Amino acid sequence: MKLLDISEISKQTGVAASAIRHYEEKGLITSLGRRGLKRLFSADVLDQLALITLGKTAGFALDDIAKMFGPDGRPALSRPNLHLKADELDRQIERLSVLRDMIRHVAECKAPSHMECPKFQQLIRISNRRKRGRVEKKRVPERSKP
Amino acid sequence: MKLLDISEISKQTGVAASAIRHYEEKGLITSLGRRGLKRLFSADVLDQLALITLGKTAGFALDDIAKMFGPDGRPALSRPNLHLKADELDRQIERLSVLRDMIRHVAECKAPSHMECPKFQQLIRISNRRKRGRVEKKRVPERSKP
DNA sequence: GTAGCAATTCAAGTCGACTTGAGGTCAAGA
DNA sequence: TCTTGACCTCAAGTCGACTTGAATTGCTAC
Repeated sequence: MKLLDISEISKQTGVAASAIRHYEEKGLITSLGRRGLKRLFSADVLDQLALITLGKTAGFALDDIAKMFGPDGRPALSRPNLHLKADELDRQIERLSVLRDMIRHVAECKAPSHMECPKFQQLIRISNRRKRGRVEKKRVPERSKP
Repeated sequence: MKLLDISEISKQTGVAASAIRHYEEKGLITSLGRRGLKRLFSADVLDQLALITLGKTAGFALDDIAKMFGPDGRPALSRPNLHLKADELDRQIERLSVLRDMIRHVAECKAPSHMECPKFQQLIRISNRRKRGRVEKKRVPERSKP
């Protein structure tokens, strides 16, 4: 298997070398060894980095990402907790859709101030309704395995 | 018009008083005056704070939010730039959808490591394709008005 | 062997969005 | 009038995710 050094990984993914080191330190990825001081990575980390980047843009913390798709390939979160994360994303997607509609509306609206615009107010009410309607699901505690 | 003090605003919106002061300092909201030292706000800021909170969960910086829905009610961004923001949100929504599908899949997948799972790899390819396909639209420079 | 150069370590710095803490002020109620 | 408590200001601290800088290290090429 061909091994890649950090500059190669960085070039192909667009992730800074310092960030890659940082991810290894936090346990999100692993290097397969060294040539001298230099880390060597398998090509798999290219996908892993894509996943990390994706998770980050979704607003997840690095620790969360590590738990969802650890470098070992087995998630450290239970199935119910993974579904909670997915549900969280569904709500986030809804919120973003409302916001996007608001921005599009602000771009076109003729009203002197968007706060006075009835349609805008309606969108705000929608977002408030969603917020209130949101079920505050608790994290299911992980059971330590025997 | 009934004026509200900071604790009332905080109670109704769930936003900490220190954060509300911070937003005023950054120009996202304005208080209508003081009674003694204490700020007085119009009820409008309740909606404005809802909007700020929404923008934040979408990953926008406070400065961006201020430009999109300033306290004066007129966006400081041009129509094209607002549409760019909306497009940005559309892409973000797509990314989140892919990630959500990945997480749901990881929760159910029987494969020993998700990186080995063909379906998972396919999802990664989808997200990479979207990333590459993404048009890097530049911010349209604002023209200073005469 | 030695110069060059990329990669390394480790500590410290940065950035945004607040929070915290110390000390101050003032409208309102007893 | 005096006390109380909420709110104030201002500086400093925190947190996550890196970045930066200085001082090594060790392949590779000459």
